[in-house]
Amino acid sequence: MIDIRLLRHEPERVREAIILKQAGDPQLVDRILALDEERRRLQTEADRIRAELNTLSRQIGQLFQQGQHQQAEEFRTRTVQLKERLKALEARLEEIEPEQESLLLQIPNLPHPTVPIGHSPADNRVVYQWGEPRTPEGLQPHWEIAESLGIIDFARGAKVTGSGFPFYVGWGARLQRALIAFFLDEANQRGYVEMEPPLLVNAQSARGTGQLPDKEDLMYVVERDELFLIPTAEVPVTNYYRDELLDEEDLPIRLCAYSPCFRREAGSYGREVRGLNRLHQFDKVELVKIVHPETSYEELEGLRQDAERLLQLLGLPYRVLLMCTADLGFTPAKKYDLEVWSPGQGRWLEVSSVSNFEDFQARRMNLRFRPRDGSRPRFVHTLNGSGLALPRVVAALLEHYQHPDGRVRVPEALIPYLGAAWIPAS
RNA sequence: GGAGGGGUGGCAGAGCGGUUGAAUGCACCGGUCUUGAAAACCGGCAGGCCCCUCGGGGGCCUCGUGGGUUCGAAUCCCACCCCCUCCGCCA
Repeated sequence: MIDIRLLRHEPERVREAIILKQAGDPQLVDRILALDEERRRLQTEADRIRAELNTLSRQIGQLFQQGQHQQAEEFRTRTVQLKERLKALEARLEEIEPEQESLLLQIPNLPHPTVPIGHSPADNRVVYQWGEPRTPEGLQPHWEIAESLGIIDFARGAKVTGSGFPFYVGWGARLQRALIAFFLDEANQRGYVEMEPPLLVNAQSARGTGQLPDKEDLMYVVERDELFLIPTAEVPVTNYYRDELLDEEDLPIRLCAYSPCFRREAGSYGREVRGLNRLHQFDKVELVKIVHPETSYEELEGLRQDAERLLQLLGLPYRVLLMCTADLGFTPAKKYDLEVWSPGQGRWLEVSSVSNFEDFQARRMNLRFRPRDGSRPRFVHTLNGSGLALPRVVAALLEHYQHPDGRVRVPEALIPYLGAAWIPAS
């Protein structure tokens, strides 16, 4: 959620952001401003009536105590009319306030000045590339490797649950476990405190990080208990401090968590969803930062490095994209995507998304800190990044390290976790 | 699931129909003292919203949430949520 004051004082910037992000109708701004004006007018009047009522009440109390019942009765009748007027004003306010709130929730975060302006994903900027992508010639895609190794069972997953819910079997399951432990250990070493979060959250939490109302279709809902399966650990972990007032000394807070992630991913097709490319349930280690507003862009670069390091340790070629305005998404002010090279498919796969939300989530979550000098509370900045999402890493790993004899070599850093240097052909 | 107790400012904790937006302590901020620090002492210190003749003044709302009673509610009533204790169930 953006600051209504920003919208009042610089509506042009907000309109521009909506257009640049291709996130809705810029006329929203004018509707909100009109509502805001009415709301303030009504509130001023309502406040005045309440003030008068409060004064009368106090006087009535005194009159009763002094035994001047007649005078008191007279005042009492006056409160009746005032209350009627107040009621009408309140009724209108109760219409306006939620409407304004819901409109305001539809305004996207403003892009940071360093974000390139663009019209489509093609305008994302490649800012860094690491490693030598293998050419696809003679290489198998991961789903073929996984099948011949017998380590991922897509068909039985589809039978038991549905497509996009694979079983990992034998070395496949062990590989998942090894990667999770490896990612978590690395995060711990970099100063992130490990958490194990709930996998279901309530509506308030889903709203806090921005899943509600705009991305509701993305989530599985447990209607009976009004809970949502988390699409990412970002949701529970960032909401950990929701509605709290932190001390400046507490910042920065760095957290990490492994969780399965559940995504409905309605409307996907073809090669996009082949194999491990897109699943309804997948594993991910998430990195979350809660920081002082002045340091959030340094923290963003640090977060990016922490995520990149993992791919380097795994020896997987990747590139870093700076997302342009059109592909930035609703909540972030700035975002990098890390894409790993999938040699078996000859394409890049997103394995991490590293974002600075500035105070956009903090405002929704009402998460503030008290400055050292004791002055009024300020909103924190929140960031997060995957470190990393497993399936596409597994895909890249199987394809990159496949051996002509059918086995898959295990990267050095992972050997202690997997307890083997090769995934054997079955 | 059943019975009982409870949810008050950053934290702890009083208040239980009318100068209580809330005692007290801790924390925090400013100052005195000190070579410096600690201690002691003095002062300040909840948040949000709105208005104005605006580096100052004023008003409104908020004591888990929502509703009700009343001229007036943190205080009384109802519903819901959450926490604790005991019982039940259980990985």
